[in-house]
Amino acid sequence: MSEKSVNTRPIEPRKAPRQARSSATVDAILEAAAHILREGGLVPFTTNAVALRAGASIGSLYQYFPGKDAILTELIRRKRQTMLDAIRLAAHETRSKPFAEAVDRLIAAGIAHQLDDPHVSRALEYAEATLPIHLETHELKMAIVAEVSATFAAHGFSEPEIAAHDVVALTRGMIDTAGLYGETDAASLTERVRRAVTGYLTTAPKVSGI
Amino acid sequence: MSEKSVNTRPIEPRKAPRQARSSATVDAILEAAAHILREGGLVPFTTNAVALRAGASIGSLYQYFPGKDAILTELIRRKRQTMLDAIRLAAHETRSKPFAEAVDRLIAAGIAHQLDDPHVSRALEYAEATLPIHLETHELKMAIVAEVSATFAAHGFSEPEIAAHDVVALTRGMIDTAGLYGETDAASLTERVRRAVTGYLTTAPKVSGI
DNA sequence: CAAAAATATGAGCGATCCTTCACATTTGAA
DNA sequence: TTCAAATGTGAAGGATCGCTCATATTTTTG
Repeated sequence: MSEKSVNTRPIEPRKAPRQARSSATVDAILEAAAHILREGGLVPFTTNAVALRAGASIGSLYQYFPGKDAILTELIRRKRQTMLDAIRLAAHETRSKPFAEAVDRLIAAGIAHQLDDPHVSRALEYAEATLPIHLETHELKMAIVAEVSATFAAHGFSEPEIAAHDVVALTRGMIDTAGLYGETDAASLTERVRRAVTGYLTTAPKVSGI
Repeated sequence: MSEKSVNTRPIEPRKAPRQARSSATVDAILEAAAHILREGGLVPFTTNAVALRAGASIGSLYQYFPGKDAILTELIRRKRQTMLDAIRLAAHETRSKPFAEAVDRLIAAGIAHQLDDPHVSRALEYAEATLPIHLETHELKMAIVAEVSATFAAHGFSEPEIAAHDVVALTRGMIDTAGLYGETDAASLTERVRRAVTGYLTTAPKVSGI
């Protein structure tokens, strides 16, 4: 009667590579995993397929990852780290710049990490929901909103948290859609996202909470 | 070397129910499918699980659906139809109403079909990408954009197609995010989406294409 | 009521997947 | 050079899943 339980396996890496060749194996596994997600999504994403594509044996794969979910988790964590780094860099580098420039830099950071490899991003985002890393997901979102919110606050906008929450959401929606439809013109996309963001911000807020 | 091929099975319904009890079986199967997607997503979504939950035998399931993809396809088609109907109704009923009211009605239509059952929507949206129904997907998107675009044009906005494209994308982004984070206050969400939409529209367009 | 059509059943086959483990090979330290 | 640690290998067990089919039951037709 009870729903089938998923993800009973651990998702933390099993052991860290100590030699150069094992580091190469781990890298090859992660690259192969991304390749398979890019080409076929989560359906053909199997441990055997990943190992085959990586040129490693299935046994080697299991020495470093306790299961397929652990591979997905590692991909998600790496992607998150680079995206958060880029957003923080953009925010800090535009602290004392004009607001339009700060917004453009933040948008560009978001675009760079979503327009690049949209199919992998999409698969990872879906997988995220089935992985026991909701705390990390929430922390990432909070960190991003915090940066955006700080930028808004620094430029005198009211209710920066709510605005940041909505702006991040609508920006993600526009960028995701663009990526899925094969848009590659980052300049045009930046322009349109900026319109939505500045348009949202220049309308007086009337809400009190989300 | 070639990527594993997926979805070689047909996705069209196998036979139409002719008696009341078989209609009930089909309905039970679709309801059970939605329930499983809602609770656990695509991972526990198996033909055996759907049949079990529906109180039908696996054999009965295969009399009406040639495979799991056919069930997903039917769920997607039904959901699309109701959403498109709602959007068309909203657009036509506000043809001669103030612009703010038209926008609110369109937003409300989108919210109603996305805030309701967000987990099922999310699973179906991901599954969509792996199903051979891209033509239908495109047609739906075009139909929605056409309605929104007509509304914009009727109120004198320039470049209504591009605006509709972007407005639909950002609206989806905001509604999806809200649904996933458990927001239930449709009024507050409508208010914020309206700000983003009107903000976007009141900024003069400078782009020439997408 | 009898025959035909529609519907329901579920055991089980074949395929695939995840994972382990006994063993082979390579690397680095002494 | 020697040996222990690190790494690599892939056959195969166990489990699950998609799906078929021979058979049983119910409904409709005439």
